[in-house]
Amino acid sequence: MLRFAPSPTGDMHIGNLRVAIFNYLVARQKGEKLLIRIEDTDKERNIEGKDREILDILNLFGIKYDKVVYQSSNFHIHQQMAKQLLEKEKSFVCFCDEEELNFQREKAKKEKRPYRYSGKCENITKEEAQKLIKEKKPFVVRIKKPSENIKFNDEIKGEFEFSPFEVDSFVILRADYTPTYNFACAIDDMIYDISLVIRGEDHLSNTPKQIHIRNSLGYDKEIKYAHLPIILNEEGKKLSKRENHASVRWLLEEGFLPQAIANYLILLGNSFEKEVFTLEEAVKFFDLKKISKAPAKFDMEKLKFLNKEHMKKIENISEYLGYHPRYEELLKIFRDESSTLKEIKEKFDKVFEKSDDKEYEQEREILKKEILEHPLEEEYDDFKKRLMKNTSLKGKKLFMSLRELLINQKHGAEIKDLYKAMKPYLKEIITKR
RNA sequence: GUCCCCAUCGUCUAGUGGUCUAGGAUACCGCCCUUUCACGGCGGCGACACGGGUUCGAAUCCCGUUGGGGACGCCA
Repeated sequence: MLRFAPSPTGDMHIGNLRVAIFNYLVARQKGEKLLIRIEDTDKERNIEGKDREILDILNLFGIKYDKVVYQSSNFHIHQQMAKQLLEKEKSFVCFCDEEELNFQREKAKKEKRPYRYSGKCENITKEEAQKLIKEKKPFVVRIKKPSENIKFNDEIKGEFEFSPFEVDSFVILRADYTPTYNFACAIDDMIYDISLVIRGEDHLSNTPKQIHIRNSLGYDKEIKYAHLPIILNEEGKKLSKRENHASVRWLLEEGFLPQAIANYLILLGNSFEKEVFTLEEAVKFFDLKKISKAPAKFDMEKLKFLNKEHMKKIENISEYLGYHPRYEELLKIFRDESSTLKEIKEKFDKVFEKSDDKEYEQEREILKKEILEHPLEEEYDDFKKRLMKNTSLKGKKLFMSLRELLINQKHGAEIKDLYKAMKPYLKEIITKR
């Protein structure tokens, strides 16, 4: 089984979504199930309703999953495991308070060495610990650092080896008895029998910790890992959640199609024979091992290009956008010259607004009168000839003002096509222009 | 600061010692199409970060420098 493990603490951003997509693709390729695990161990930071939003986005993108679990519902198991480690003396209770730890951190910084837990509480005797606990002194549980180096092979990045010093004696159970991320994650990956973990590269240094936890519990089945390079913004810095185009919601609101966004995120850091494809097509040729090891910059222009390509594939654009089917042909014209759904909508909505352009105001009035006084010709050429003859307008004055009369835009599609598409309701529009 | 990872056109990449005058896509520019704007067609600009090795031969292997990124929480 594979898993996608988001925390319900903020908006879904494209980095998360990419991880979800890759997990989905690989699960499909391997014929394994996909688990969605909501990592809600931090009560303080959980945001009500974010879990639902995440699942909605996954559904929207066509990422099918087999099961959803909340990490918090396994707290009793995590606590039991922590107890087990305590009994086996693979972990210890730690009474160091924030003040003490901050002091150690400051000290490490001053001495220009990385901060590690001092080991202060590691050798407290059981009796002493019992006594302090009875006195209601708050404590956490720390796992003892490993005795040997932790090695693993990353499917994308290759071999890694971490020393016990790097793994450190870290906290697995907080003072309120809830598990920390690494502990809950390591155990849940174990109990749901996860075969491969695909996640962002920011988790690389958590990996030896999680392996160490399972080792300490005596779990010896290997879990494979693949850490994806992160996505950078246009300036080459880490995409922060605050940046608009990092937010999936924002991209959707801007009129990017889910299938285009998915296409882009799969393409980023990859290369395939074809660049425009659907999620389902990608199942056939996606190769996790071929992903570039270097971080990739987000390129809005390429996304726009892909969005345009995917918009062309929409069969029934009026239905898709929720407009009356009589406007299908006109919407198709706008679709072919736009790069987002928002752009199509804006162009379309403008058609129904009153024109406020002064330049061709007079010409528009002349044309309007002429058009409304006579029945419309079947062919555009005949229509055009009549207008030229009866209004004696020509060139820009005729065509630009005519286009404005039709779609409230000086520039745009060929009038011939617009005429054909709009003929059934042309007079209606012009009357209100 | 310490540890780890990475490095080819502006951007995403192909490339695994000779086939590289470095290929594709996108972006940009030009031409064609077009009484406008786009689409489309054709063409153009444009990169192996730097310095040392190894080798008959290096974008490709090794070392260093530089630059970028990640991690260092009772966050995930």
